[in-house]
Amino acid sequence: MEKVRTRFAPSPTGYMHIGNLRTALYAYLFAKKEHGDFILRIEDTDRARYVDDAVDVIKNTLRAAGITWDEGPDAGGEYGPYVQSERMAIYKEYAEKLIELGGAYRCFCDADKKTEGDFGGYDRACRDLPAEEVERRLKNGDSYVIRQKMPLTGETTYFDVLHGNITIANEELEDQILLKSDGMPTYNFANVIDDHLMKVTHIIRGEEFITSTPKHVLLYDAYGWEKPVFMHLAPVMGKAEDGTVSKLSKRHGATSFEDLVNLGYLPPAIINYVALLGWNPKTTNEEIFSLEELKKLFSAEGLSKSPAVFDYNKLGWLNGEYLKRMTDEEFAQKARPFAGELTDNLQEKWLFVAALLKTRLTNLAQVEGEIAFLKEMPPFDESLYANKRNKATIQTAKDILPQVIEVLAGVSESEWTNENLYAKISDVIEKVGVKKGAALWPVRISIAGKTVTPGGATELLYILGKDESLSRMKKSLANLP
RNA sequence: GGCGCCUUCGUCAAGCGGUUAAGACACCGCCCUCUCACGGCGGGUUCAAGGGUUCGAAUCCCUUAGGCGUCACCA
Repeated sequence: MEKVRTRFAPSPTGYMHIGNLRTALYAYLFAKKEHGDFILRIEDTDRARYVDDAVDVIKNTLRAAGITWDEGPDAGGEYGPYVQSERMAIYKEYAEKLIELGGAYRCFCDADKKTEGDFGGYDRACRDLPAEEVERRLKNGDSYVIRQKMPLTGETTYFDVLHGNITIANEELEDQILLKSDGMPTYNFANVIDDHLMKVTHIIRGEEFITSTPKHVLLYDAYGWEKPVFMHLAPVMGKAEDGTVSKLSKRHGATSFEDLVNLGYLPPAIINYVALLGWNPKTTNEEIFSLEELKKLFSAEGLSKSPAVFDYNKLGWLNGEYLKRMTDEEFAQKARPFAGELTDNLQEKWLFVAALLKTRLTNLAQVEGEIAFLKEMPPFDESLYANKRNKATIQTAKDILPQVIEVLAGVSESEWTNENLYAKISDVIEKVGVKKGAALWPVRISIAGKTVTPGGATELLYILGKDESLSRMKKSLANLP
């Protein structure tokens, strides 16, 4: 069997949309599952839309995601160049050849007036221009485009792995432009020439190309080339605040790989989630997969035909799972850049703090907010002292806090550890004869100023250190009515 | 508008003529617990509608509706 070769052919528009990333991932996984080649090709034939550095964004994103290309920019390969703007001579040659084969013709119509007629589409005015006329205008230096000569009757059918046979009546197809007047090919021409020349066996791309594929098929046929296998993927959708669903775009928030990374989602988690958005392994209920595992598991059978809505909730859950599986050290290191400026104390105990944070996050961007109260005591309402379950009230706080303060004041700096603090406060609890929570609740409130914190009272005391802890407790106590 | 594609819980989804219609996220309860989280246990909610075919339909066929895509010298 011939070697499987797939390609990812983005146009450099400036950022890597999640939907594009998924297409790249699937094409990559499909090739790797079959031990084939994955090619990166840059489709930059629209010079009006060209964006500087966009190619770097694509390459960097792919690399960060772990998707490597066997051929393409930076990787070389025997079918290059892999940037379409560098292949103009090739397109020109094949376009001329197609004219000879009777599958295309030169059109001298003005760019702006050709789309007339209520039915839309080009009126084929130049389709049967006499040879002498063509000759004359060429000599005259008139600018022209090359159009595909579509069959006027009949229908074209092709097979799509996901959708089965797809048939379109030829009369629906207009004589589309293959080569623009600036000599650049259009997508519909270049992708056929390149895919054939680069020996691409499976074309995996978005569903938006489903209706233009018959035009490509006609091209393959005109040249007498073997057709690749087509797989058109359903789009990734986004849910707007008003509940409406539409193709994922900027208005749905962070939708590029880069955005998500900046929000503290880990690349392996993003890849994992994106892989599951429109694909299901079927043979297992497991949902956490590394890229390596995906390479073994991937199969076109698991691809979904219907659109999938991007769900931040589930991404967050998956990311949280990845976070939890890290060692404390690894997590501490990854979380650090998201922590903002740290106090010396926090800096010193960062590993301890990070361990507390690890199971409580769905993305790293939450780190800063989670630890803000440790940097600075937030103002709070004394009603927070009241907690039914722990039988804590403002009054019990007033009774217990002074005793805890007194005991803790006697703990030396070197004994200021989570375990010791817990033991000391337990003594007070025993002496006073209250429930643990009745004492620990007010302590935690008095030094944190909030009811929900990463870590319990003694852990927070430890992190804050003796001076800061005592100072916060005293101040909070003084604020009590 | 023409043409094309799609339609199972709120979301991701399994299912390929006979199932109590999996599982996951989210949500709700309980347990654990120095708060929350983690972990454990349990719960509710789904086959777009209408016609067929069949002993039997989420699964096959048709119609309708809705969503999406495409009709560029954009990809």
